[in-house]
Amino acid sequence: MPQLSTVFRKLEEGSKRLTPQRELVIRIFADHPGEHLSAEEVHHLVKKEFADIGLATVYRALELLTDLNILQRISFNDGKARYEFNQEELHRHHHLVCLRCGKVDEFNEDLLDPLEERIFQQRGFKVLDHELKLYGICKSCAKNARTRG
Amino acid sequence: MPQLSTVFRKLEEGSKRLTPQRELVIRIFADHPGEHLSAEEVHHLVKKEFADIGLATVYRALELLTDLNILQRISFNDGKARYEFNQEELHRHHHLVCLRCGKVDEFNEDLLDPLEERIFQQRGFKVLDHELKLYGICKSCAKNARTRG
DNA sequence: CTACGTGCAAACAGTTTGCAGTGCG
DNA sequence: CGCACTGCAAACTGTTTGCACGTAG
Repeated sequence: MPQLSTVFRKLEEGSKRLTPQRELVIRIFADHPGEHLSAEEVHHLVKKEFADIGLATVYRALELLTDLNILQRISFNDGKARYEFNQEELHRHHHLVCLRCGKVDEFNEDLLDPLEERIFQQRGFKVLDHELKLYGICKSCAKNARTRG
Repeated sequence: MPQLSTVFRKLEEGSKRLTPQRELVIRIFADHPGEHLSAEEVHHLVKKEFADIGLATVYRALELLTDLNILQRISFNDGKARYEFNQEELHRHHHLVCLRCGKVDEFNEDLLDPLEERIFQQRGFKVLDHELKLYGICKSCAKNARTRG
């Protein structure tokens, strides 16, 4: 979760402004740690405090913040993009997606480093980023299935 | 890559028919091993042999074949879904996506098994499937950058 | 004859873009 | 003043659906 001053510097470097709309979008993510918000969800949340913000503005803010590496765009294959703060420790930050209830949890793991090193040695492919998603059934869904069945 | 007889059995179980269109869609994947085709690409390829097949039919065939676990739907965050044969050894089958030229390569690795076991022990989350994507720069793009720069 | 399958066109959802107006730097 | 930024509506892309017709079982 970036400092506002960092955000401000990054914006200035590209002579971009920290408008109220953009600041609000950032605050929404600060207020919803660990969530993976879609553009529509962000729009909905921002609207509570800034009634007439346009959806396009939200999209443009999300794009800008993603370009500045303040946000990270991810997809869980449900047809819409989602966003979260671009954690520096992204390389150790993965997702557990429950196929039944849709809940997305996170976990940290550094076991990919040796693999990426080996891939570079063997194929010359330099890994810059990665994405590991584990799909399955979460604890509470498994319990419910047992109880009900 | 499934036997046609397997496909036929799976279709019969759901009283679905192996129409020429569906058979062609399957053949397209057989003829393009290792590729990750979008619906539009499949449509384009099928059209060469069956001129007036509709795009909707392709979508419906892809959905059906995915439901039957003959195909697997994947996404590389480029806004469109892609498909490939659902390899049984999927659990060892991951993707290297070049951020410069977009080429998608594959690699196999079984190092996730112990991790998944640990996640089940620690959190009760039962992993059924997973998706590992490594984003970076492929060998030839890295070489071109060096040559040109 | 019924249920499945098809092509076509229209509908849809998420996202992007063109444009006229606003206001910071 | 100039350029970044905005809201709105229209455009666009990938995908799904409704419908009338065809055909396999």
